[in-house]
Amino acid sequence: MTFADRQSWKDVREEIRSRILDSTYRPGDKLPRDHDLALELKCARSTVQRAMSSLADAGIIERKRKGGTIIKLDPVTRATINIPITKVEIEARGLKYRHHLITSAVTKAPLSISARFGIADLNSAVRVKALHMAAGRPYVLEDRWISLETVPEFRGVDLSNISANEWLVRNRPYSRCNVQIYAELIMKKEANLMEVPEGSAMLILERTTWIGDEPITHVKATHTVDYRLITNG
Amino acid sequence: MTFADRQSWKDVREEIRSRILDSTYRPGDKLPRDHDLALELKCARSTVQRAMSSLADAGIIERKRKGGTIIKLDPVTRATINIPITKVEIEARGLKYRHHLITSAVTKAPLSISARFGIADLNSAVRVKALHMAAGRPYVLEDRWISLETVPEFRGVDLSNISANEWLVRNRPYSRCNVQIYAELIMKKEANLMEVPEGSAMLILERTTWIGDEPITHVKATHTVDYRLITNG
DNA sequence: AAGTGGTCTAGACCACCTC
DNA sequence: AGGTGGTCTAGACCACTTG
Repeated sequence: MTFADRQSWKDVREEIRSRILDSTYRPGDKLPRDHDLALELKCARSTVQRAMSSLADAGIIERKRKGGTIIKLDPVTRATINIPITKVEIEARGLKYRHHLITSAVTKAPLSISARFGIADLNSAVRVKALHMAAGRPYVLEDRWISLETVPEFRGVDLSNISANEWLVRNRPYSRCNVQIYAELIMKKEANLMEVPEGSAMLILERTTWIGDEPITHVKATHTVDYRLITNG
Repeated sequence: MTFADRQSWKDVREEIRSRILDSTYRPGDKLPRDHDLALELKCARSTVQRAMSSLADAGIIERKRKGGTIIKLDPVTRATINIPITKVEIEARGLKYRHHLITSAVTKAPLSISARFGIADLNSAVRVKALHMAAGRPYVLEDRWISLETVPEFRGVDLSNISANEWLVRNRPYSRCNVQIYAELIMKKEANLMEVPEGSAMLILERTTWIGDEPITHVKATHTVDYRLITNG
């Protein structure tokens, strides 16, 4: 096989990957050092390094200083999910977005919510329940807690004009985010709001965000019955 | 603020991120060119470039040649999920893993499966139904199709010793993967296998993999009732 | 046409880990 | 102690996009 004078690191990655795919290198095998691969493929070592670190990120190989690079025996499938702002998601599908505020109240957060934030007590928070509608039909039901200790100015926000999510995203960037995904049977009250039969299986996404170690918001989002999260990887 | 002689690209990324967090740069703003930031932070332009491309990957900024770098108005939350081999996942939790083959048959794939692979017809495939047990209890129920046209040697695999997933992962690396996540009510037959009440809400992960454009396998994995996918990002 | 990001090269030094 | 990957620098050229 021959190579152009100038190699892109993606070419190098695909070359290494194809050697894994055609079993030139097998799970458990040790790969040549970056330096030698660079000589063979006629490129700079940093180009090989970039290709290798991309494969390591993907969970296909494992690299150790001095130990070298080996093909993982138990590769992990990594998939990235994109969670857009609900309004943007709906409008990107060409549907009309509407936001309906159900309740909004200042209160102390229960232990379960404080625990999610990893703190002992959250004494001052806003709890917002809201419904996001797509083309007049319920799309996402959200149950959200916003820390007034971290975001005191949220007290004055008029949620009839802008959703809590949108306001937060535009005004309070977060530095850390945790997502949990699970399935849950819907109860009668929520079923009525979502206009689905009681006992339907719903996909739930819970997101918690912090700035540094300070809690910003925790939201439980209940999605329409036929909602699918789709990823590429 | 002062900086060390030698900056790591992560330091640079955190510096830029902190300027976003403290509103030095606001959503919609244009950031300085890489060259100027490099001068200001006393590092090479490639270091700034690396920091910037990391932020762009995270969905926080948007970069365009000639157009420059701007802070996104609608940042996307990106979370990465790790999907390990079920056996590895169970054993990592300190539980005993067992694999139970339910059925295995050579057949033609239905249109719905062929469509998932993006091909017209898959005439020769193996359909495997199997149960993965953790500490003697059902953990994942899988319904899998393996293309014999792409992986003919799968015909001879003894699935009483090794799960289809494990065999594939160790023998047939894929080059492309698609994941779909949704919630579904469980039917009577599957409920009996999973030892849960009929009509429970189950989290479903569907994975499809290809090598190049050739289909390898499609699997629908039904997880235990209380299963949660947890991500970091 | 010109300005911006994207990436390669060559060399250097460092950090971590086996050996 | 030495070998390996990790990453920075400085410079160059390229590719894309806008003015």
